[in-house]
Amino acid sequence: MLVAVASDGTGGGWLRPAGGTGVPAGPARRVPDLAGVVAQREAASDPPRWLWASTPALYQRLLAAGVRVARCHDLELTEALLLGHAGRWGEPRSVAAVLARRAGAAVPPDPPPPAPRPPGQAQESLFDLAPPVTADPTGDLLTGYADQQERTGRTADPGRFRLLVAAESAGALAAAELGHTGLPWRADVHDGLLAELLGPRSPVGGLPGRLAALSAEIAAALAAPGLHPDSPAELRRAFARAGVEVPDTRAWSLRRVDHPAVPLVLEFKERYRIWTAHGWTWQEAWVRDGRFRPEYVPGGVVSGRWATRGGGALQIPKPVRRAVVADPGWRLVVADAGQLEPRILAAVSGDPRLAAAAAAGDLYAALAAESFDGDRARAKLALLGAMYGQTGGSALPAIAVLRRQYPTAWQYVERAARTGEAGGLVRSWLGRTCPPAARLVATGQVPGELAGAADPDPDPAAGGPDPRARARGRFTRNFVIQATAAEWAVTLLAYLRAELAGRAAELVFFQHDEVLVHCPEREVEAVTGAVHEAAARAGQLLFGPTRVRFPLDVAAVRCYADAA
DNA sequence: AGTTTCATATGG
DNA sequence: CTCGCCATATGAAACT
Repeated sequence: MLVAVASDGTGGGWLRPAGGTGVPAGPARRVPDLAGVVAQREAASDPPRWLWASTPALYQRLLAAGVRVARCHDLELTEALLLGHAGRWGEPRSVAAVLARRAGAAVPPDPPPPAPRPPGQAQESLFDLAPPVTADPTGDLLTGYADQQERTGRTADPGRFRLLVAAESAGALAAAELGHTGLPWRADVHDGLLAELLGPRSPVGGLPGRLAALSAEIAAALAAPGLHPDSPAELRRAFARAGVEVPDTRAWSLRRVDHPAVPLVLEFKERYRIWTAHGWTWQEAWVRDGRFRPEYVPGGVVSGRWATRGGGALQIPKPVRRAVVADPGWRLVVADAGQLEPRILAAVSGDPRLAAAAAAGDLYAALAAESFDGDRARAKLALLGAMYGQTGGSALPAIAVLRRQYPTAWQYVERAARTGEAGGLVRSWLGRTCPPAARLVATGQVPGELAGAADPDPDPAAGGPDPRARARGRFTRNFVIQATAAEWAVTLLAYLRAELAGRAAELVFFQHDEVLVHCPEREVEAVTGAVHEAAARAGQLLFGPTRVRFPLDVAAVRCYADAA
C-alpha cells in the first residue's frame, strides 16, 4: 500500500491512498494532525510506504513530534536518480518540475539549497517560513510517482534501479533520524582536550595560549620576529631566509627537511587545525544538550555518498573523538567495513580469482599470498592503484602483475575509464549514473549513448591524450566502484535501522563505510549481531550468491576514540 | 568591503 | 617518486 502525504504547513495535511502504480485508491483526506495520523498508520499491522516530495521537508516535523516511519518513496531523490540515468544531471527535481516535463511545459527551477544551519541560530524550520498550503498536492504527487514508475521500467535494469530508489529513500529516512538523534558529545571532555592541546582560550579571540607560545618558538627558531605560522606564504619565506627551500609548506614537504623549526611547525599545524575546525566556536555552534547534530545530505556527493551541511561531521579528527562518549550504562557499537572498495570490485567484476581473495577476512593478505609473494603492502598498493588509475610511481610493476593475473577485474575498471575518456557515462551496480563531463553540460551536448560517444574536443597537442580526458577516465574508473560501495553501505544502514526499530538502541553516526550505534550495555550483543546480519543481507541483496564477503570490524566501546 | 580562489588540513 | 579517487572546512591571499 502506498499513501501520498503532504503537509499544509500548519501541522495538518493531506493523505491519499494509492495502488502500487500510483493510481489513486480513493479521495484525499485532509487531517488537522498529520503526525498523529501517520503515527496511527505506522502502528497498524501493515504500515504503508509513504510517498512524499522530500524527506527533509516532511520527516523532520514528524520526528519532532516523535513519529518514525518504516518506508517511504522520496520523489525528489528519485527524480535526481532518473534524470542522472537519462544523462540530464542537475535538472530541477521538484514535483512541479516532474509534471512540467511530463506536460512538455516550461520547467520551474528548484529553490536554492538552504545555507548551513548551526542549531543555535535561526531555529525557524522550513514549515514556519513557508506559507501555508491551501490546495491538495497529493494528486500531483501520485501523477509524478506514476511517471517515475514508467521511466524506471525503461531504465537499463529496472529491477536494480528499483532497489536503488528504495535504498536512497531509506537512506533519506536514516539521515533525518541521525540528524535528529545526534552523536553523543561530552562538552566537558571536549573542553578538557582543547585545554590540553591548545592551552587557555584567548579572551580577545587571538591564538590560544599553547598556540601563541608555539608561534613564538617557531618565530625564534627561524629568526623571524612576528611570524604568522598559519600563513603559508610567510612561513615559506621565513624558511627560505633560514636557508631551507621548500616547494610548499605542506606537512609532508616539511617533514623531509632537517631544521629545528620543523617539528614545532608540524605541531602547530595539527593543533591549529583543531582550534579552527573543531574548537570552542564549533562546539558552541553545533553541540546542544550533549549531542552533536549534523545535517546529513544523502546522495550529496556525485558518487552517492552522503555529504553534510556544516559542522564537518565527516571529518572529525581522530583526537577529537575522545569527546564522543556513551551515556552511563550504555555503549557505542562501532562497525566499519574493512577493505570495502576492493571487495566491491571483486563482486561487480565477477573476477573469480579476486573473488576468491575477497572470500577471506584479509583480502590483501590473500591476494599477496596468491600473486605477490606474500607482500601484503605491494598487493594493497597494486589494487588501490588500479582502482584510482595510477599512472606513475613505484607501484607500477605491482599494478602490471595485477593486470595480468586478475584480467577480469582489470578490464572492468579499464572499460569504465575508457568510456569516461571518450566522453561517455558510466553507472554503478544499481544504476546510479555519473554526471556528464562539465563542458558537455555547458554546451548541452550530452551523449545519448552510454558508451563510446566521441570526445567533441580532443586535445590536438602531441604527446598523449588530453589531460582532461585522462582525468575524466580516472573519475569514471573510480565511480563504478565508489558509487557501488555507497549503495552497499546505505543498504546495510537500511537493514540496520529496520532491525533496531523497537529497541532502545539508536543509530548515531554514519560515515561512508562506518556506522555507530548507541545502546544499553545489555543490547550490545544483539546490536552486534544485527549489524553483522545487515552487512550480510546487503551483500546478498546487491550481488546475490557470491563468494565475496563483506566483513565488519565491530567494537563495543565507551568512547569512540577507543575503537580501532 | 565583499567575493572567489588557493593552500592546507581533516575524513573515507 | 604523495601518487591515483571522493569530499568539507578554514583562513589567507587574491580578486572585483
